[in-house]
Amino acid sequence: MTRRPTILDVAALAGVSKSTVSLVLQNSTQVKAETRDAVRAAMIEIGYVYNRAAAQMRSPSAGLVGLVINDLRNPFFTEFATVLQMTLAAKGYATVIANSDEDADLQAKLVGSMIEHGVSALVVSPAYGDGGDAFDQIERAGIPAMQVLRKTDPRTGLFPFSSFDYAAGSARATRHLMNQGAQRIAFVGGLEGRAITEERKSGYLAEIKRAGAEPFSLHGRSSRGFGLDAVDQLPDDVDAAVCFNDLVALGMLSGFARIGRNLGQDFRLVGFDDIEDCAQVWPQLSSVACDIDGFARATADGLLAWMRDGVTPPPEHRAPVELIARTSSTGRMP
Amino acid sequence: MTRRPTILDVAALAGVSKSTVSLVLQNSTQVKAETRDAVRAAMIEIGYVYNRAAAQMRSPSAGLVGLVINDLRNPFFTEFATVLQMTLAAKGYATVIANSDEDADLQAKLVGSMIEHGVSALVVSPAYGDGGDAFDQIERAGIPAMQVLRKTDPRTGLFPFSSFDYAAGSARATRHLMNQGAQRIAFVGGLEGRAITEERKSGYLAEIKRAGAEPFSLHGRSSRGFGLDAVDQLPDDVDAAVCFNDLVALGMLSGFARIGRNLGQDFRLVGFDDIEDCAQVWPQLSSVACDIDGFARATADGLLAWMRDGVTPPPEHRAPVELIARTSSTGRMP
DNA sequence: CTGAAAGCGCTTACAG
DNA sequence: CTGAAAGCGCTTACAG
Repeated sequence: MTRRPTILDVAALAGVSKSTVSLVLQNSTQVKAETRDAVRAAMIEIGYVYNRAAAQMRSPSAGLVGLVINDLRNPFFTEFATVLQMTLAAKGYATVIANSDEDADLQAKLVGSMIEHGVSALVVSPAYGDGGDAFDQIERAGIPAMQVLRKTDPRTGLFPFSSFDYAAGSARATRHLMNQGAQRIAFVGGLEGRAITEERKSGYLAEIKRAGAEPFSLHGRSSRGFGLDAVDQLPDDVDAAVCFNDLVALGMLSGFARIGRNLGQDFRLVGFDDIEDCAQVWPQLSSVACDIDGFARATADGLLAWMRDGVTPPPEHRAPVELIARTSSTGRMP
Repeated sequence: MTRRPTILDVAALAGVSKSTVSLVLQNSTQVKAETRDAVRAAMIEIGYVYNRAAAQMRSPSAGLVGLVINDLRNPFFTEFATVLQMTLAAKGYATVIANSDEDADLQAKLVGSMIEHGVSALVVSPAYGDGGDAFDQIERAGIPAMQVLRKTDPRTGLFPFSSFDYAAGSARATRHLMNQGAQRIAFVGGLEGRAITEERKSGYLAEIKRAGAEPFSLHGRSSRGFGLDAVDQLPDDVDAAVCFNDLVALGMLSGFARIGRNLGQDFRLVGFDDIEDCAQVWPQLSSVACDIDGFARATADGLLAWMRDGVTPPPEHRAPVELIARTSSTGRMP
């Protein structure tokens, strides 16, 4: 096991100074093509590997972005993470992804570690709980950072918040169900008291109130399992539901299959997020679509503008959402 | 924007030399508790942030592991990635996760970037295609690296391969369907010619042959959409199927719901991977379970032993799999 | 238990 | 277009 070659070794072999090698490394235009090719050949011959740690020490602009996600197993967040990473990669930035697994303490550790590694910016979909620590660390380090999809720190001037217009989405879904002739509409899923639950429910509540009807909510975990059980717990007169998310709605769909109730006719259902499964189950599931790919790209662009041009994103941004009506709410086969 | 404080500033404030500060940073036992506390207090007062790049330059043991995944959107791989990251984190190693998105060129770039960042080891679930580049780079850098779940480089001495015993799984599923009275069993899904498809099919083929029966395969993308369509393309006498994976099986499940065919009675179905959805759809889906959490933990342990103690993992390892029989193949309600 | 000194591999002005 | 020199913030022997 010999020592790794450095630019000094490359310089010696190519017969130039180490400054020239460094310039070649940075694709500087001020090196003669001939010299550059000689240096490149020497690098290959000698098996040179660029030492980024050494470079980083000199110029702190690392081209590294940290992404901390509260639940990377959730397909919605996975999609966001992958598209963000790919968009940043196209602009020459590397992204390190980490999963806080809904643990605010772990989140603080991950953020700390990323700061030590010299990230030039952070994107955090935060875990709930006493996670002020993470944002305090970021503040101390003075690094641009955004809160996405969830807001846990009120300092949106410092940590701009970006998400979807969930309230408009559930209002739209509720009106749609009314138009389809639903008599009594429930809201199903979402942990009570969570900001995101309240937000998604608020549009539903507003529309129900406007119609002079009585709201009915069934709260719980955002999982298929909860949706499956929820079917048995709805009052008999409820004939439609807006779900907190698609997982709950898909669970309800299985529940109705089990008891043989005809979805789209006997009961009308709308999910939330429009994940891929919605169009691939039977009957197809109506859902409020959030363009997560577009959102991830917009987030990346906003972050780049912030890092490179100092343009701070607005404190709060809401991306529009769209209702995708399918068989589960209309009864019409595709 | 002032300069970030360094250990020199901390040392000045605490009234010690920078060596002492460095020792405190490393939790050395040879610093008096009193001195250590004074240094810690100075670090907090001054807002000191550890500069990992500078440290890394001196001692190349970065405690960083790179993980490159061919498809991070696939829940199976996401689960693997998150558990691996959490297991390594518990042992003091940071993990950088990246998604190659089935692109061998991107994979090579990601691996190159990780090597430059000084990872001490790599775990790769490789993209298919001409990706020899990535492993050649790893070889040149002389870094421990494992191929998991897919093998694209034949040098398993250099890049040990670890996966599940898929062949045993499909054999087990096929025998199970026969025991349930299935007359003609098909294999559905998986792109033809892919190593992983052939492997999962091989157990099925062996059992079919042993029974003197005629195999029937329907190949295609590993998605719900393909499974949904596959239902219409099966010969009339086929009354059971082993699927390439659960996504295909879940698609078929929707397909049978659409045509009103009773799964578990009229047709018997077994999926592969036992993802969470299997127990949460209706009817519940039988599947070949791969303990991905255990696999991820074992991979982490093997890698740690390799990095720390120089114990190279065996060239090829196969983790056992297990058949989980549910309603879709037995007809029995849970 | 603590300090002074060298050096890790680069980049960056500054000369030429 | 290229070279000599300084320095980034740490760690690591080596003294004391």
